[in-house]
Amino acid sequence: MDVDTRLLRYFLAVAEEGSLTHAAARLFVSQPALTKQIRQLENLLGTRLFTRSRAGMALTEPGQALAERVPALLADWDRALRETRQVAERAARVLRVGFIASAANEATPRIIAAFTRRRPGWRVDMRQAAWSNPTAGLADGDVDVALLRLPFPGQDTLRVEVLFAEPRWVALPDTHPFAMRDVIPFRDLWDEPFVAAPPETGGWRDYWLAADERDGHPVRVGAVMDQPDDWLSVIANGYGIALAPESSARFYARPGVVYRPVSGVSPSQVGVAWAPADDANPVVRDFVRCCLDNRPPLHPETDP
Amino acid sequence: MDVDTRLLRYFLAVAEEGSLTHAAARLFVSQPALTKQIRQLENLLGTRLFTRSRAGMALTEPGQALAERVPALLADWDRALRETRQVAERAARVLRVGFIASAANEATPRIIAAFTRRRPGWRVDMRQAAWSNPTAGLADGDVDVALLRLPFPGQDTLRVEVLFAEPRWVALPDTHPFAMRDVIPFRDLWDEPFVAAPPETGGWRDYWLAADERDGHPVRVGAVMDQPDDWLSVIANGYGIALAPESSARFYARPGVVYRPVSGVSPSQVGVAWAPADDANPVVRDFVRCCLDNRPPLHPETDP
DNA sequence: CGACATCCATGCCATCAGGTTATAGACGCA
DNA sequence: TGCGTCTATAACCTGATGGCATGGATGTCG
Repeated sequence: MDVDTRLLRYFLAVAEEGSLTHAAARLFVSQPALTKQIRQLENLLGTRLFTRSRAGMALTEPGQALAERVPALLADWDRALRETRQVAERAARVLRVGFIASAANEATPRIIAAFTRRRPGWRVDMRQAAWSNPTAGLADGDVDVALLRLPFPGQDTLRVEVLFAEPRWVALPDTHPFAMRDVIPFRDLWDEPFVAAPPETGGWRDYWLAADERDGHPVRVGAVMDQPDDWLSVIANGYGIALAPESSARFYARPGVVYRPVSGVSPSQVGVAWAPADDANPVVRDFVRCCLDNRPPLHPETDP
Repeated sequence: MDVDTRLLRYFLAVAEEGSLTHAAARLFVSQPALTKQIRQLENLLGTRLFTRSRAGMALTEPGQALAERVPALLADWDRALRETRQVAERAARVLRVGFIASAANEATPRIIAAFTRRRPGWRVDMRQAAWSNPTAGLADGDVDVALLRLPFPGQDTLRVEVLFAEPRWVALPDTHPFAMRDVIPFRDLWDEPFVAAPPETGGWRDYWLAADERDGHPVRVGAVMDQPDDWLSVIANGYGIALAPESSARFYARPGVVYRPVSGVSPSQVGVAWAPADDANPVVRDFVRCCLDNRPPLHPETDP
């Protein structure tokens, strides 16, 4: 009796949404396609999984039994898939490095060069992650090491070496009244609308809103963005401002957006992270060593 | 990343056989079809799973990693499937009853009638199993209860109530010299070729060859058969003889085959079996009770 | 040395399953 | 009665799957 994981995903979506129409939208397929697929799964099992009604689709008893088991099945397949890929990359001598934004800034090329010098025959596969994924795939096993901004959610389940720190500045539209000022006290920004990371990023989002440094003053969120490009556009268009590492001024320069120093917020740390399972992995250790050996010169303000 | 369990089965077959050609034969598909499927799985994972050579297909390192994980995935899916079906049958008020050969002989219809009287609205789904499956699907969860011949392999992991016993006779071609005799001492049959159950049935096969009652005398196997029809044909055609319950003379009569009593072999017991997980299942308990209440009259020879 | 056997790979074709759009049918609600 | 919101159905298109025939590589045996 053969089934496609697609079919299981479809089933689960309908079970969760309680509606073919909504599930179809979520899965980016048409509603008739879903109708057929669900019916097919039912034929395969020889039983009704849903009771149809004008109000939507409700799980039957056997449907419920299946819905309880399917998530584990899908998760297991996903894990097998990732582990296989991991073995493949290792066998192909590829180190997968995830990173966020500008990684280790200007130090990044030096780190990679040092690594390829130390491990001839190995290739570094750099993978940029969206901000909604603060571990850049490390937590999911998609990469072997990651260059990350601290703190990030789940930090205590991973190994981290801090590389350097840099001050947090603020990104403003160039039309903003503060755009001319030299250094802006963070308190002056409390009532400004901010561009935030998606809510599911939790502590990460709070950190870049500097929620801890507002004395309980509530945050105004002007927009939620996931990609640097969108982020820059939204700031340039005046929907909000945002804290950003000083280096963004170099890596994410754009007409209409200016970066200004901010006083009264802690600096942002950059670290290299890896999974505890790789503690003894010599290739990962080498990469971490290269990171530590090639950290940028200390920043005068944050590391006196 | 979606996969079909078919693809995983194909992969596993090639991994186990070490050859596309052999795996294709085992899977009843053409070799080019398998070639394409394996290549597709490799594309999906983005890595080579086998090294091809004239000698066959050998797993690569990532292939090995996948091959280790796939059996558990397939087993889990199978279990989810069976459990869902089980819930479905229960919800539909169907009791799945597996049986071997003639089940409880003439008592069978009485048992079913008693059960439907006790559980109005319930239906009994009788499923005959091949001899290669001595638990009639009970061990695999395909049925809820089973009417079985004792002893059977795995008997101690299931609950069993013995219903009755009947003597074992011998089935012979009517051209056989012994076909005229009244009672045949088993010792006289030691050197006859026997028709046996498939080897994988282990103790079950031995029991019907009466291996324990030959004083170590070796068994001559004349043929291996899985289905009553084939079994009868093979006996009629003189390829061998076989022990069989006395009731076979009534349930499996066929021109060219005669049944004769045998002395010196223990009788065959018939029992009703269920899974320990169903100890508290009222429907299963009812069925077992109906079996016990409707056992056939005692047999004069085996139960004096 | 050449014919053969045994692998896997490729090309071509028929079939089928999955997807899409358009539309029908059921039913509550204003 | 007409509208909005569900699911089901019909007609059609595309791509994947499997089968057959065949090619190419490489040992093996007479």
